[in-house]
Amino acid sequence: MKKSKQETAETHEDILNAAALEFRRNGIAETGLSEVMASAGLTHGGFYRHFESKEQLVAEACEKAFATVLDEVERRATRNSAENTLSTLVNGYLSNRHRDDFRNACPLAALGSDLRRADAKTRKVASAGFDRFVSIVEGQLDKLPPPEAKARATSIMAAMVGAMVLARIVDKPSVSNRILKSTRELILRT
Amino acid sequence: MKKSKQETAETHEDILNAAALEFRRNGIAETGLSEVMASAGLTHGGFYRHFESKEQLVAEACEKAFATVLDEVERRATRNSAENTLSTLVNGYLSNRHRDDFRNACPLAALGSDLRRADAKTRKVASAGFDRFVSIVEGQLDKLPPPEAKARATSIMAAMVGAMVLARIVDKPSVSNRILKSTRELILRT
DNA sequence: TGTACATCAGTGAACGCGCGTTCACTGATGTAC
DNA sequence: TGTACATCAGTGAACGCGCGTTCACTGATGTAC
Repeated sequence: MKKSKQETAETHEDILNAAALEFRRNGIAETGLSEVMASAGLTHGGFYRHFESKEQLVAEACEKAFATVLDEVERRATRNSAENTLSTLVNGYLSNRHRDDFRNACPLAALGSDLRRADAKTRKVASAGFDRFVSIVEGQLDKLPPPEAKARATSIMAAMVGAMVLARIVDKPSVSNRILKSTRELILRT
Repeated sequence: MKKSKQETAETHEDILNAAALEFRRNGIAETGLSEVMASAGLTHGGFYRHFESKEQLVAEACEKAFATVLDEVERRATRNSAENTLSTLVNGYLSNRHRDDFRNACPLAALGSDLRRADAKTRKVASAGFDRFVSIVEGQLDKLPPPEAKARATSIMAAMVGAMVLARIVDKPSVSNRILKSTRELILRT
C-alpha cells in the first residue's frame, strides 16, 4: 500500500508533530518510537521509511518544535510594535497556560536537561533555537544600545527558562505561581 | 560474606553518592542500576539489599545531592556574614566550575526536566530542596523587607537555574560564558 | 492514452540487547545459650 | 567466654519486558514504453 508523495510528506509531518509533543511532555529517553508512531496513527514498523534513527527524529522534532514556538512568539512580538511587546512576551512565556500545556511549550524549558545530553546535531538545533529566541527578545529592547541589549536579552531568557523549569518541578501550585510571578517582576521592573 | 553494620552503612552511602553523581551527570532514565553499582565498586545483584526499587534510590540520591550542595552553599553564605555574600553565592553558582563539574552540581539545574517527571517522593524532595535554597538566598537580602526578599530570592533562583541549564545546552563556549555573565549582571546590578 | 512493471509506504512479526528485578548460593557477622 | 546457629551483604546467573531496529510481505502509486 504505497502512498502518494503528498501523503508521504503529510505522514512525515504527522510523525514530527507527534514526536515534538511527546518528547516535550514525557522526555526524550522516556518516549518510545512505538509511542510516537501510535500517537501519529501508525504502527511502529514504518518508522524507518521516514527517519534513519531515533536520534535523527529527535533532531528534526526539536527543530520543528523550535520553529513552531518561535514563529508564534515572533508573530506576536512584531504584530503591534507600538505597544510594550516585551511585557507581552514575558507574561506569555511565564504564564500558567505555557506551564501546563506542552503543545506549544518552549523546548528549552521542557527538555532542558535532556538537550544537554542529546547528540551534536540536536544540540546544534537547540543552540540555534536559543540564539533566535535571544534575538527576538533583543528586538524588544530598543531603548538599550545593542551590546547591552544582547546581554540583557540573554539574561532574560535564562530567567524565563529557569522559572518555567522550576515552576514545573515544584509540587505546590502556590509555589509554582510565585516562581512565575516573581520572575515576571524581576524581568519587567525598572 | 555478610558485612558488619558499619560496613553496610558505608556501602549504602557509597551507592547513594555514586547515584547522586551519575544521575546528575547522565540523567536519571539514562543511568542504569548496574552503572551505579559498578561506580560504587559493587556488582548489581546486591542492589536490593539496600533499596526497594530504582525509584527509591532516585529519591534518596536526590535528597543526598541537595543536602550536600546546600550544606556547602549555606556554610559559605554564613561564614563571613559581614561581606557581600549574595555576590559570592551568585558568582559561585554561575561559574564555569559549577557548570563543568557534576560532583557538586545543583540538582535543580542538572536534573531539571528529569525531576518534573519523577515520582511524588522525589518531587517532594526537590521541592524541599528548592525551598531551602530560596531561604538561603533570602538570608542574603537583609536590606529588603521579608515579603519582597522572598519574591526576590525566588526570582534569583529562577535566573540562576535557567542560566545553568542553558549554559550546558548551548554548544559554543562563548555563548555559554555569555549566559553566565549576563545573568550574574542581571541579578547583581542595582 | 493504456498497459506492465518497478517502487516503496505501511504492516506486523521478529531480532538482539540492556533494563529493573529476582534468586540460589556463599561465608563472615551477630546472637542465643 | 566459648560454641552453634541464624542472619544477611554481596555475587553472579537468570527472568521477563520493552526498547530500537530489521525484515518479509502487501498493494497502491508512479514510471517506462
